[in-house]
Amino acid sequence: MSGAETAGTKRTKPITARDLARLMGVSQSAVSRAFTPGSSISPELRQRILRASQELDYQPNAIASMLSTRRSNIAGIVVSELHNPFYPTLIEKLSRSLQQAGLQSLMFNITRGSNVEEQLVALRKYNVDAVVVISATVVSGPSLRWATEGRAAVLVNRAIPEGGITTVTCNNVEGARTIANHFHEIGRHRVAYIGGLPHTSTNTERQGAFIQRIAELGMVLTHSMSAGEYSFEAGYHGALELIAKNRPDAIFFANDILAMGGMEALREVAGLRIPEDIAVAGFDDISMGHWPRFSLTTYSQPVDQLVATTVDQITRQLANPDHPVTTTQLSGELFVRHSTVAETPPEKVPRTHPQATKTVS
Amino acid sequence: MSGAETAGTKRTKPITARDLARLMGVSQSAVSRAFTPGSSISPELRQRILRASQELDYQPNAIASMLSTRRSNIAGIVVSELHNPFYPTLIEKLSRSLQQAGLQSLMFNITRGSNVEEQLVALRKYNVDAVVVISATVVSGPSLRWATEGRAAVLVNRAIPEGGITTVTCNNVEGARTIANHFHEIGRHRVAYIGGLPHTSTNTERQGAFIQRIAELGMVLTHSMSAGEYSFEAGYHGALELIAKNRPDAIFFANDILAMGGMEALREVAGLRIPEDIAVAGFDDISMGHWPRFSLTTYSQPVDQLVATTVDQITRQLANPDHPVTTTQLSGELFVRHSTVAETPPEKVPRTHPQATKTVS
DNA sequence: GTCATCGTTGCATCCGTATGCAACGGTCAA
DNA sequence: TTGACCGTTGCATACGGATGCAACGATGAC
Repeated sequence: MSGAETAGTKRTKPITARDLARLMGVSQSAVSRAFTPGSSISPELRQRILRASQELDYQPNAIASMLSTRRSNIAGIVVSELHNPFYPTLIEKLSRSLQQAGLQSLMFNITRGSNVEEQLVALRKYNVDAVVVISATVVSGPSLRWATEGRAAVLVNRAIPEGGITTVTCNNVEGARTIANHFHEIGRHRVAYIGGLPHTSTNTERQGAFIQRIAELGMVLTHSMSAGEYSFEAGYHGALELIAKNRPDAIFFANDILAMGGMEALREVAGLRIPEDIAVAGFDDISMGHWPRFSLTTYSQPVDQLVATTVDQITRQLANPDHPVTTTQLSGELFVRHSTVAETPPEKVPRTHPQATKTVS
Repeated sequence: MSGAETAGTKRTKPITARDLARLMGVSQSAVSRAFTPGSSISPELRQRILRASQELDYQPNAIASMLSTRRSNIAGIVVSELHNPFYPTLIEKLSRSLQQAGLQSLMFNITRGSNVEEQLVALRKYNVDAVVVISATVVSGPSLRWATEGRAAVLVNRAIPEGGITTVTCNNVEGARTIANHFHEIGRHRVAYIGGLPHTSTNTERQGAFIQRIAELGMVLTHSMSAGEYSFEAGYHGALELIAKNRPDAIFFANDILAMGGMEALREVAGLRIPEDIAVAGFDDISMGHWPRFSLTTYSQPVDQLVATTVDQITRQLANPDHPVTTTQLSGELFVRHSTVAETPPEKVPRTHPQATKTVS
């Protein structure tokens, strides 16, 4: 590497619309209009200007347009649980989809190390047009209202009790009931539930629906507990704790990563065979669940639809300030694999996406 | 949920510095200065203004400051491989760290579905102050130069042949040699290499160094191949392909996720015992590698230091436009686990971070 | 030929903050 | 008492584009 190079920070001032206009002998407004679809300008002049822009490497300054139009074309994505593999996938698809809708994604990480308030303040300062919250955790309802006030906002995979914010989730109730039914169908009787973060809507909905359906089916709920968070380690220790108390013949974990941790503990520490001694099911259908070692029966989250609906809602809200608050629940699908049924054909890697159920309140 | 609510898009125009100034009977510049550390204003007036801002919920408009100062305080993070668990971790820490340095992260996803050129154009349009590229893939050198021209830029975990951009990587050569040494120490003789994306610096460096060290140690390289990408599935099929040709007694996978896929294939399909029949090592030290099932021997990436160095370089470049291009290589550490040594104490979950080696060219 | 109309262009101004410069009041030394 | 000097404040303008409005030329109808 040659020694004396310098980093590229010395910013050679970029060419502006005025510069271009002067060079071409037209007005600055003409340049602006050339870049604004549907504005009053002749095709010829527009072409001339666009061509010149190419040559002179001119690009409208997005910051300046933001100031003028009061539109940032930026969507803030509030995230907290990047360690759960479900989220990176979701975020990736979401940000791509937002991009196609003309919105760049500004990420706001809410983690133990970071200051929540500061993050929310930043959301407002940066004047994001839209906010997508993908965060099972700590943002309180009121803070959220304040941060999203006056802009498009969607809560994904989470609801807040206060309501008032558009929500897109998968159908946790249906999912949990489906798992319960499945346990019933494969002849299990004594079942348990292991949840993640206690006070989140995902957890309470799945837990409540599961327990209720278990009762309806006349099965025994040996235990229902919370592992504390959504992680492999939590699932691992949760399963050990559970198994120390009693021995169910099936466990429903609130999500896949918990289930995977649980499976390891059940096999390696408790010495149980899955599914012969104990059946295990999860929720999400993350790609790791397909791995041969786990081959995890699970209720899928329709990620593509979650994303599509979210972006759709954002778009509508941006187009129409009076767009009503909606609540969308999307159905997933049960994928039966080795962790509940031994004779499942191996190495099947399904990737379909089910149809939606939509409710507008 | 109550029916007729409307989404929060109707933007009530926020109060501006001028409004506040008028209300208080001071000048707009005073308000501006109250929010600018180190500017010429008396402590009393500043306090008065800050207090009033609180009450009236005034906040400086970041967009407008950007326009004035020509500083966006935004760092663009160019990402491509979110499916490799190593990256979410890295990104999370990076964005938090950048935040502490006063930079918000704007994410630019480069994936199969997205248009690279468009993304790079956006980097310039949004006037990001800094660019961090964490992408093993497809951005060509020249495009990168163009996109980062005139701003702070760092390439993380990747080098480009052309040079000219500050680079922060872990010491791939040292890591690969360390793995080779380890194989030698545990008495293996016939070893193989399985890489990920062929034409990336991480792959070529690890491969080259490994092969060379193997030769130096007088061991046999049975095979060296590329699995095509860095994924579980690629590792899985790569291992099968490899094992069909010949039977090494140790395999070095270019990263952990590949190694984990490989382990599954070796055990479940080939019926081999790990490490008795075949030892397996990876690279990165992702948390999944600690899982009992894998307990993967690996050379760690010093994530915290990668992040710290990256942010440090960014900061310096921003402070001094003539800051030279640097190349930093950070040492990781070998973690020996079950996948190479059976009698390793179980359930050890190490989380130390090694010291650095720094080279400035 | 005259005038209304339409499409196109430029002019002027605004978006909200930052900042150089001048003005102002007070302090202190001569 | 006067003048130099410093800290503080306001004024005016710049940042780069967007846009309402007026001006202008061309067209067509009467």
